[in-house]
Amino acid sequence: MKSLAPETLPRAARRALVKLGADIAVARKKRRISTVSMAERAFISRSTLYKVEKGDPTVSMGIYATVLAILGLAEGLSQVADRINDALGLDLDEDRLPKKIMPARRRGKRVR
Amino acid sequence: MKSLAPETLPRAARRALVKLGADIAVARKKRRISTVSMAERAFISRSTLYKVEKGDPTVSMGIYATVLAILGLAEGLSQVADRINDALGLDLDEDRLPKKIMPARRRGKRVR
DNA sequence: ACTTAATGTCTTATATAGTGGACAAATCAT
DNA sequence: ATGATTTGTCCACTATATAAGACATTAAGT
Repeated sequence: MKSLAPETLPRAARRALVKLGADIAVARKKRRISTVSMAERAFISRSTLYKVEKGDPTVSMGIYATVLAILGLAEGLSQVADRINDALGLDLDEDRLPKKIMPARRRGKRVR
Repeated sequence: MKSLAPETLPRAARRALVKLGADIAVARKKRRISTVSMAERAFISRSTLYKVEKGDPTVSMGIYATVLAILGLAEGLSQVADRINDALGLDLDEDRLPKKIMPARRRGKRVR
């Protein structure tokens, strides 16, 4: 992630990541897996696992996903955006969604 | 992510990511946000957003989190590992969890 | 049917993520 | 209490992600 500007990361996102990292650490301990062992299984370094459990946003999604999968928590990942059918679900089914998002259509002739 | 070996990414993880990416794309369309607009809001390039919606594992978690937050789906992220309290929840509360995972304790004297 | 803008998809350059140490601090077993 | 082992944390190098741009394709509006 291009972390030149730290504030480009929304609060909600940062909070979610920190919690996720902490949860991962707890899940690992409950399964009695050491950091070294977990790092090996995920084919990553202990340093990176450390970052993951801290909720570091610069770590790749693939690594988070791998660690979660090892903990048997991959299912949760695929459900992250399942609540797309919220109040915005005005468009009944996704088949009728426009493939392209065109700019607000204006009246009259297009001037350029 | 160190993607030298593609198979280091567990199947479950890869499937979850592909679905997540697709869901993100749908959510974006439902909100009628163009890829350009979304990229701008997330302070990333369109190229990277493209990867995100493909479920590319090399993209940083921070970017995924940011996009999800923009879509109002950050909550889902923090709930990913909430089911830690599954069958393994033998250790009632996490306070009693060992801080360090020691190797299988053996009987008798430690020989080295 | 045309036009215009959006999206799919690569490629290349440069910013940065991931690793391999190293050391201190903390926890557990005895 | 002590010794062994794990974990916390930082740093510098190299592998790689991200941005920028280019081109083709496709959807939408008129």
